[in-house]
Amino acid sequence: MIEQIAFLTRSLERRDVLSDGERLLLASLPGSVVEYQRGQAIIEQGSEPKASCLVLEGFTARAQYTEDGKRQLAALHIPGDFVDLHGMLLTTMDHSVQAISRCSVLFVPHPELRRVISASEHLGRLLWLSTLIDGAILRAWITGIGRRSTESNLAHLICEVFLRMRAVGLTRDTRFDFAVTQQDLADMQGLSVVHINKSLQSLKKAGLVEWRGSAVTIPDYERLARFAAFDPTYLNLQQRPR
Amino acid sequence: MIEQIAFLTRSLERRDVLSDGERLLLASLPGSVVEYQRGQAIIEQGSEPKASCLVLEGFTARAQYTEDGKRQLAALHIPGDFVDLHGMLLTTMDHSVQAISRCSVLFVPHPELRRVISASEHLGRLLWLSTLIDGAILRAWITGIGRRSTESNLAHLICEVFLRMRAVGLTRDTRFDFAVTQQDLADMQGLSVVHINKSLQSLKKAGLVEWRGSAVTIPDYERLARFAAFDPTYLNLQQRPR
DNA sequence: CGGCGCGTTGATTACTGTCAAACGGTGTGG
DNA sequence: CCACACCGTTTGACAGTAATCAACGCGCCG
Repeated sequence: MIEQIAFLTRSLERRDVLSDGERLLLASLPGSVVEYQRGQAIIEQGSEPKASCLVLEGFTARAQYTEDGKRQLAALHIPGDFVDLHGMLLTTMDHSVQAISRCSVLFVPHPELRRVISASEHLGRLLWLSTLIDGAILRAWITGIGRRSTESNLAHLICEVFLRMRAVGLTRDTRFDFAVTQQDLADMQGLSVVHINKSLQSLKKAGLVEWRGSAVTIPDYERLARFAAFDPTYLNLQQRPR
Repeated sequence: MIEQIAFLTRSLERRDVLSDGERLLLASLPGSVVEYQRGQAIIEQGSEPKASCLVLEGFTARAQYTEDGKRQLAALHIPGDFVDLHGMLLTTMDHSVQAISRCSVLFVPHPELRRVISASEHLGRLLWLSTLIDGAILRAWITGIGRRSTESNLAHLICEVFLRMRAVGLTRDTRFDFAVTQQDLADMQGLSVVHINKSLQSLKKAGLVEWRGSAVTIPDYERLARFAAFDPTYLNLQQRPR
C-alpha cells in the first residue's frame, strides 16, 4: 500500500510533520483499487458507503443534480485527496462522486479508518484537517461563484488546482495535466459551457494561461494570481503542528 | 455552563445519542461569553484564534471579501453551532465571522476542546461531524447559487434555516425569528439586494412565506419544500450511531 | 471514411446588476 | 410631542452579463 498512499502521505506532510509510526500506520490501510472511465459514477447519491475512497490517479468531483437535471460540481479531487472521508460519519451521501477523467481510486473500509484514528489521535486530527480544508475550498468556490467575475474566477480555480497539484508533486515547472472538459468547468462555476468557452479564450488571449488538450501551462504565476486576486491561505499549505 | 451549551447538546443529540458522561464532559467546557451588535466582527480574517466560538443567541455568518470589496457570506450560524471549530486546526482564518443580528457567543479555548476530544473519541467524532455538516451545507449553497433560480434558492434557504432552527427548538409551529437584512440574504446568494427584494416579494405574493420584520412564517411547509425541491438529507437530522 | 464528442461561433433572449429616488419605521434631540 | 435623520426596503429605468439555440469545425476512433 505504501506506493499507493504516497500522495496521501505527501498531502498530509505538506500540512504537518508525520512520525515514522504514523507513516507506517497510514501504510497499513488496506483497500481495493478500482479504475473508472471518465463520466462513471464512483459513489451514488443516496447510497450509504461502507468505505471511503482515496484518489490515486486522475480527477474526481462531487456532483449534485437539481430537480430539473442541471449538474453542479461542488468539489474537485486530485490524487491524495480522501474524497469521501465524510461518508464515514455522514452515512447517507447527499451527492455523487464521479470520475472527471480516467482515474483510479482506493476504497478503504470505514472500520480500518476508525482503527487508524483510534491508534493515533494526531493522525485523526490530520484526517479531520483534510475535510476542513475541503470546506475552506468550498468557501472559496462560493465567493468565486457569487462575487467574482467569470474570468477571475476561472483564473482563481486554475491557481488553486496548480498549487494543489504542486503540493503533491504533480506539476513540472509551470505545467500540469488538467484533464477536464469545459462542461466540467462550467458545472464547477455554475455557468454555461458557451460562456466558459468565451471567458477561457479571453484568458488565453491575455496570455494568462495556455491550455492545449489537457496540458495547462501558467506562463507567469504571479501575474495570474494577481489577476485572480488569489490568496492561497485557505489551502493551508504550511507545515505546522496541528 | 450547562445552560449555555444547551443548544450545542441539543444539536449533537439530533444526530446521535449522548451518554451522561459525554453530556457532563461537554458541560465542563469553560469559556467566556461575549455579546455583539449586528455588523460587528467576531473573528477577523487573517487572525489565528486560540479559542473557538459557539453561538448562544442570534445569528452569525462567515464573510469573505473580494479584492474590490464585495462581500460574500459562506455560512450562516444559529445557536448551538460551533462556528469556527475548524479554527483549531486551520490556524489562520481565511474569512471573518460577523454578527448578523445582535448575538452572544461563547469562546472556548482550543486546549479545552482538545481535552474533551481526547477524553471521548465519540464526542470528538461528533464535533468532526458538525464540521462535516457545515461542509454539506456549503455544497447545498453552491448548487443553489450555481444552478437554482433565485426564487427557488431563496425558498431552499428558508427551508434549511427552518429545519435547523427547529432541530434546536427555536421554532414555534411554523414560525421562527430570522433577523437578517435583505443585504445579508443577497450576500449569501451572491446577488444584489434589489434582485433579492423582488424575488422575495414574489415568494410572498405566491403565499409561500410570510416575512414581517424578523418573523418568518411558513404557511405550508410541504408546498415550500416542493417549490424549492428541498431534500433535507444533507442536514443529517437523524439520530444514528456515528 | 464516417460518426461522435468536444470546442467554437454568432445571434438572440432572459436574467441580474446598477443607479437613483422614494417610502416607512425607529430613535433622538429640540 | 413633533421634526428630523438614519437605515433598510421598495420601485422603475436602463445597462451589462450570461443563457439558449443552432450551426460548424476538428480530432479521434471504429
